[in-house]
Amino acid sequence: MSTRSQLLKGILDGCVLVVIEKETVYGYELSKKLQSIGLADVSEGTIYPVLLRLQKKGWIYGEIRPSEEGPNRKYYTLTENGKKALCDIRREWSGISVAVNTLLREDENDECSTVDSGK
Amino acid sequence: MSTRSQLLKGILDGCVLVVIEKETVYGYELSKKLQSIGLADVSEGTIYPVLLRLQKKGWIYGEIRPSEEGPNRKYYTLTENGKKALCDIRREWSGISVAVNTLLREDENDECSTVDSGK
DNA sequence: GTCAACTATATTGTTTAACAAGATAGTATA
DNA sequence: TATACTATCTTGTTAAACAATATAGTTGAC
Repeated sequence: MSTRSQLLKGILDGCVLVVIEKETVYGYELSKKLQSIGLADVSEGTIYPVLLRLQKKGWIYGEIRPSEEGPNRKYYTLTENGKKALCDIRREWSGISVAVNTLLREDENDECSTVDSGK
Repeated sequence: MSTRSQLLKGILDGCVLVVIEKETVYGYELSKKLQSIGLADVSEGTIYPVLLRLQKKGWIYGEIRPSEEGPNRKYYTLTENGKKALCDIRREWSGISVAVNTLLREDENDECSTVDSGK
């Protein structure tokens, strides 16, 4: 499993909430969107459990609407509680993000130059 | 469980490696250090499993030294592989950090003003 | 008409990580 | 001898990411 997958943990919920805050989206669309934003491997197996979890928490709610070009879609919208939760997550993230960036960036050792295509 | 705990996932390893890179430390000390830096609840139950895991991966190695004021301490040092791993983590982190910050910061809605001491 | 490809949602099972709780033990001091 | 602090380690619980798979509607090729 990639390191990225682990790094994602806990941030994914926030990312999903943000996207839904901006516009009502359905799961499949959301998955593609997050991928294009830079959260690489956020596929269906990841996104649907997240959506169900957030719904169970009462942070979003789903609404099934027919599509003219495929199976029904389930569009999600942020609830009031969801907005509050997103605020909390933003705050938590910014705290941790600052702390970690400060730590990781202290470039006493700048010898990371060994960028050898390795994957 | 706190949101913070989930946000931490996957970043902790990097933080631990960075601290060890800068100086040889022992677990108990490391735990206090991370707490003071802003990673709040990184207690012994968290730090020792992390250290064992990193050692198993060959990224750090431990060396027991007696202490004059308490039980023996196990000091950890970064290995060459550990340095490489840290570089990778730095790179991964900066990628995700940028993506998430961009997402979360688009302050169309600045209504997070409800900062009501809530914990 | 049926087959493949794409869209779309959902579930099951595996793996990994954080961390509370508690066991163990050395030192210090009251 | 009791308790407080330092220090390490382990066990068990919980949550999350995600691969794999199942299901089903639509479309177009043949």
